[in-house]
Amino acid sequence: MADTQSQSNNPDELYRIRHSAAHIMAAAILEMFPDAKLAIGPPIKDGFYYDFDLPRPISTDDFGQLEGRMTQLIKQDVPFEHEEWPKAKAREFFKDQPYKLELIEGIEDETVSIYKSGPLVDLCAGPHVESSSACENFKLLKVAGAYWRGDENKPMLQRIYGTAWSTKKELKHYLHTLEEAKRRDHRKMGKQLELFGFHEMSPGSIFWKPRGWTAYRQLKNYFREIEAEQGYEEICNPSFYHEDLFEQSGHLEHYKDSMFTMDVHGQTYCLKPMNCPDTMLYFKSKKRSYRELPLRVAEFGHLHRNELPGALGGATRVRQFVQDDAHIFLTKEQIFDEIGMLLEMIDATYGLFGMEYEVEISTRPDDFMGAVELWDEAEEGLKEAMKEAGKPFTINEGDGAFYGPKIDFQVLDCLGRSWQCATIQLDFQLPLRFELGYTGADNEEKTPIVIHRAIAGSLERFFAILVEHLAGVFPTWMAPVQAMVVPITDEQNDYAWDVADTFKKAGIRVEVDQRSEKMGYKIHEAETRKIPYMLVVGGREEEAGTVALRTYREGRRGTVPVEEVRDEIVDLIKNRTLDVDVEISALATQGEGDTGKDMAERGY
RNA sequence: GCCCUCAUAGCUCAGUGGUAGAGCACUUCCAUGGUAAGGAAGGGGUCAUCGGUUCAAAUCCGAUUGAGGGCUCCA
Repeated sequence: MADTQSQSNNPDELYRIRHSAAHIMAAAILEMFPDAKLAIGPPIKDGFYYDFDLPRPISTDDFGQLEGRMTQLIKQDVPFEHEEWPKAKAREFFKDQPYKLELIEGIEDETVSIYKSGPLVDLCAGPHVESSSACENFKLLKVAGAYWRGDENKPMLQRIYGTAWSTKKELKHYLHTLEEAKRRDHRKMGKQLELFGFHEMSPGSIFWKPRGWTAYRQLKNYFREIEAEQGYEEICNPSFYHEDLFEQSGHLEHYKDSMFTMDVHGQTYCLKPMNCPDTMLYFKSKKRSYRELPLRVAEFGHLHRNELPGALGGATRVRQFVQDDAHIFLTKEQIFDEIGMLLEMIDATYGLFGMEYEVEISTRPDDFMGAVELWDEAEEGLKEAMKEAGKPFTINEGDGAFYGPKIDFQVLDCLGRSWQCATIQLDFQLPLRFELGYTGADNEEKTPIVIHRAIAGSLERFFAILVEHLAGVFPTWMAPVQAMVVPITDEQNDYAWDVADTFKKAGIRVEVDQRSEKMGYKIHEAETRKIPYMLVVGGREEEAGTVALRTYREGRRGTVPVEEVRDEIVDLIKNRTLDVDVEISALATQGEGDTGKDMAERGY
């Protein structure tokens, strides 16, 4: 997506440049390590990689030499020449290249496609640039391990990632965006702003500090509020269940490895990895009528998933988290309206933070369960609701879960990275597994459909995405401290507390910095903490019952009566105004999701 | 779980065989200063943990734990 937004070229050209840059890197690697075994080297989103089997581990310290050799090849402007070889010839040529041999065996045609570029002869479907000078705007980025063919039972190769662009300006911009992403990394901001931390006594779990927890609670309250407005009821179930619950839901058989289990008096109990099964118990806790549908049940349950140690990372991949989860029990006739409501909620939520999003609908897979007519009707309901909402969407045919079709939402942050957050999944199976029923108008027992939905997904992860999107600058309604009163000298401390009192009574989170420091020092610290409102009070302000207002966003705003500032902040909170500057970058960086797997399949 | 890298004060980091340093933060004192850091003094580290090599280890080697970048996974 980034590619199409760059000014001067089309995606196809960038694809060629990156694919060719990968080849040039392979040529340079062969110069450095003549015994290197080459695997594959495809272009990916924003760059390229090549997988190698090398005699020793390579590190970023080797990049200088490697980039130097690449630059030499590029300066020589070697042409990329395409040839078609009979398989036999290719087998002979690549006899010392086991990975290439394996690839050749996988090709069905009688001939294989070969590209020559300077010293490198590579098995490759192409396409490439005319000659190597087109790849001059490149940079190597990182090394990583990667399994051959992505299979954990196959050998671990060394992957070198790089980026390449058609102009120096684009390369520079991209590298700058990477820097920016690093600068606003939620782990860094979380530490700097004292929002949250981690501790090795509980790897993969977030330790919320007062400031972060305050902001987090505002976010959670927002979800509570919109859910209450839309007729949801909230429950709170245990975290800890006998394994039979997950036996019944079907989770145990597929996801046992990801669940924390323990022995309790000879019985096996598990920490719940999701809220669905226990919400089913709630539905079944009494006799239900069609009059209750759609029944919307929210639960902010604490979920635990036993992620592999190597898979943990910051707040985005944790072992313990909370989802803004809800389950809606309804009839198939109610799907259309319900989806419409959800789309509005999702739109409103992302709008709060100035985030864009893309939508994908996934339809019936081959191994589906349930009645075809039910699937067809449900999918139609989803599509109609999307059209009604006027939102463009793409369809992933056959990509739905076996239990029902789904809509996924990809949020785009201000650096152009995309994150899978909201999801709406229809489920025809869980109600059957739990033998859910309600009494219809005709006094017959019927089975409801369940919608699983989340808007933020994991609140922890969504919070982290927000921190990076906003660069740690929360809108006033979410800010841990919304206003800091700064008395100029100790003389004004009493007045400062009076001002703070006025704010507190209006529900504003306010603090007084009454340390005997110079006001410049206090302002500096308030700015560093990104506190939206700074209220300086000196002798003049005390006399007049005013404050000298300074905001994080606008700087000095002059003298304003206390009540006026109070009302302004109250307004921002009530409306949840986005009073921060969110600069949207045109260029994307590497977000999650698109690791180039699909491209790797296209052109080796 | 697998590959690579990393771990020194609360934070950011210097210190590559000879008994541990800086800046910020913290404490105390001076200064009461009008919009992004006033000055001085002081406290604080079994150099992640365990083991090995060595006369001597923060420094070299191994293991463990945790973190980072990827791979696999992500209901």
